[in-house]
Amino acid sequence: MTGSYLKGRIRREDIITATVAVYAEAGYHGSSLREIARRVGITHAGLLYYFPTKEALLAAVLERRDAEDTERERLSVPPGLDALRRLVALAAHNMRHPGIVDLYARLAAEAVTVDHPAHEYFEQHYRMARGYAVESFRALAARGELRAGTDPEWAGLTFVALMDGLQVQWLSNREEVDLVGSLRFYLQNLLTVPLDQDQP
Amino acid sequence: MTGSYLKGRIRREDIITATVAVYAEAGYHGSSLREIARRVGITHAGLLYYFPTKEALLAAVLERRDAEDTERERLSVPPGLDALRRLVALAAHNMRHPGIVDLYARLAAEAVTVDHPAHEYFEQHYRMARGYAVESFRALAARGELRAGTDPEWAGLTFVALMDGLQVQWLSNREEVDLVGSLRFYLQNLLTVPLDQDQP
DNA sequence: CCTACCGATCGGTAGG
DNA sequence: CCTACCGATCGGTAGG
Repeated sequence: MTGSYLKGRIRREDIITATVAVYAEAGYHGSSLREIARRVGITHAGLLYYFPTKEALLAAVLERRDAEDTERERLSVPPGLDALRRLVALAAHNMRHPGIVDLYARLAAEAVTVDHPAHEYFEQHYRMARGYAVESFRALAARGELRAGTDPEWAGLTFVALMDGLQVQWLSNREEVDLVGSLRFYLQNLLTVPLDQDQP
Repeated sequence: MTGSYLKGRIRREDIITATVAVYAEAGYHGSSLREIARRVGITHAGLLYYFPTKEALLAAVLERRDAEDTERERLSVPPGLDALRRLVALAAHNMRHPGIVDLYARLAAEAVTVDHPAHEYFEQHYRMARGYAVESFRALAARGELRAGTDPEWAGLTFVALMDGLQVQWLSNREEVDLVGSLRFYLQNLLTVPLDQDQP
C-alpha cells in the first residue's frame, strides 16, 4: 500500500508552515496560493487539493496555533505571578521566531474589520489573554503583592495591549526596542515584590 | 479662465480623504485604485491623472497626516506632564474618528516589512513619538514627579507601545476596551502627582 | 479627466 | 497531485 495517510499529513504540515512564513511577509490578503505552493514545491491547484479554499488554509493556520497553545496550556501554571513571568518568557521566546510575531501582528491588524475571516478568532484570542492576565493580577492582589490602588482589570488590559504594541515596534526597529526589558519594567512597577528571585 | 488650480486641489483632497477610508477598510495592499476612484465619482484612470502611481497616493496620504501633525505641533506644549495629558486627549479624539485609528493600525502592521513603501515613514514616526514621550518623562523626573526608580526611557517606550496596542484591541472590541481609561491608569501609576487637576 | 486597452495575477474548477 | 482553463480584478498606459 503506497497511499499512506501519513504522507498527506506531513504535506499538510509543510503547507501550513510555508503559509505562516508567507502571511508574515504579506499578510493574509496580500498572500497568494501560488506563492505558498511554490515554496512547498507544488502548484497552486495542488495546494487546493489539500485545502479547498484560501480561507480554509487560514483556518488551518490558526487551528495549529491553537493546538500548540493548548499543549503549552497543559503544562501551564495557574494565574498569578508565575503566570505573568511565563508570559514574559513567551515574549522572549517569540523574539527568536520573528516570523510568528510578524504573522500575528499583521493578521491581528487586518482582522479588526468585522468581515475578515479571522475576526472572531482574534476577538476570542484577546478576550482569553485579557482574562488570564486579569486573573493573575487578582491573585497577586489577594496576596498583597500588587501596589495599593492598582485595579487588576486595568492592569490586565494594559499588560496584554502592551505586549502587542511592543511587538509591532520591535518588528519595525529591533535595535532600539527592548521588548522583554520593557515588559519587565512595566510589571515591576505594579508589584510590591521583586519580579525575579525565589529560584535557586 | 475655467481651468482653476483650486478645482484640482480640491479634487486631490477629496481623493486623499476617500483613500484614507479605503485603506482603513482594506489596508494598502488590499485597496484598489478603482474602488477609491469609484467613491470620488471618477474612473481609476482619472485618479491616476492626479496621482501617477498607487505608491504616490500612499505618499500623499502620509504627507497630509504629517502636515496636520505639524499644524498641531505648532500649538503644542513642550515635553512634560501637559504633553502626556495632550497625548491622552489625542487618543480620546481618535476614538471619535475610528477610520483614522483603523488606517494607522493596519498600515503600521503592514509596514513592518522593510520593502513596504511606508516602512521608513513609520520607523521615523515611532522614533519621534518615543522621543517626545521620553523627554516628557525626563522633565517629570527632574521635578520629582516621577515615581522613584522609574527610568524615563522605559516609561516613554512602553507608553507609546501601549497607545498602539490598546488601539488594536479597541478596534476589535469597542465595548470591552476602555482606551482612555487604560492610558490614564498607566500614567497615574508612574506619577507621584495627580494626572488631572490644576485646571479650574 | 474618459475610453479602451495591456499584461499580470488572483482564487477556483474540470477532468484526469 | 498536475495541466489547462475560467472570469474577475489589478496597476498602469495610450491617445485623446
